[in-house]
Amino acid sequence: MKNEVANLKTIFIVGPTASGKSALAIGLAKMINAEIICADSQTVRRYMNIGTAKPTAEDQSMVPHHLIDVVDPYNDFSLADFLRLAEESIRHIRSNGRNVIIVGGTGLYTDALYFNFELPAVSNEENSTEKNVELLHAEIFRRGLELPKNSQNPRHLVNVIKRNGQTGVAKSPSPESIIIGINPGREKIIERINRRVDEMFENGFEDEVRAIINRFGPPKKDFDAIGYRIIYRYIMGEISLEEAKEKFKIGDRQYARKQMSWYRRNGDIVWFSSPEEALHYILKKVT
RNA sequence: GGUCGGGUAUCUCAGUGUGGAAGAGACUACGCCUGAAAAGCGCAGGGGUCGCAAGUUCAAAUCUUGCCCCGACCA
Repeated sequence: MKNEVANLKTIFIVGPTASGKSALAIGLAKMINAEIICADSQTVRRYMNIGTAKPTAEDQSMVPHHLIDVVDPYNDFSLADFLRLAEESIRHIRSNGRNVIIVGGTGLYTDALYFNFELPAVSNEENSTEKNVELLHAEIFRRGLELPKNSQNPRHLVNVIKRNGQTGVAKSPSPESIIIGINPGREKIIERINRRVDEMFENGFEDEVRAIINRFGPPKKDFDAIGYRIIYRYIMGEISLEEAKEKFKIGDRQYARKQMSWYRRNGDIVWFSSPEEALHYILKKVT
């Protein structure tokens, strides 16, 4: 038994949106006695199902999924929240003697788990200088802190102040971790995005968003999730339905590219263009 | 036939009032990212006979005239 626990693996599956990560994860989980943790900043939100391509009830009945439906649509949800909940889930799954599969498209979240981030304490002070880059620079100098690399990004500047210049510590990956990427290629991704967006609309995406607005009111700061942000503009009468679909597709394409540029930084990721090859590789590593 | 829109990059369009170096986004290729990350920030690329012709002018996408094409409406 002790040996078994020692042999437990944590398998990371990353890749751009619509690459087929989730299906691969479910198939794999059934074969290696694993549970799935979704490292995704939007599927954590309740009631946002269709537009986030959240694993369906059927998916979830086949394999337990964690970190899905943990907050209401407009609640704050941070990297720290994700880390705390994910680490809790990982401990729980492993204590049952099962393997962990971490699947998700939010690069920051998968990095945080893969590199075992430890985040510093943070102050809650509300900053009035919010968005003005110049003022934020001045405030950072006044406190004797250093500008972050991305010095024109107001959000990052605010965070430097909140963390008082501290950064979380990234450690080396745990030995039981395996990280693979799946990317069928730009053409295929675009094809799949287009099909998926059309299906979302056919499957009641608009009604889903209207229901959220009926229940929770209009979004406080606008939705973060691509499709929701766009269909909200349609609901407000700013754009046509056709425009909304098109913009959703464009947004997803751009998102997919951005994801790839994030993953490129991690040289540990072993890439595959098909789920079958990926599965083959993982099974060889795990057993 | 008449009236009103419109014709600018591969596409969607801004610019025309008040003439003065043709422009954004989509697209393609990249970079950054440690508490919003499907967020946010940055960089580069390719592309134009500004429907056609004449006129006015030092200078026309922009003003004038004629013509062609597309759309809507009216006959």
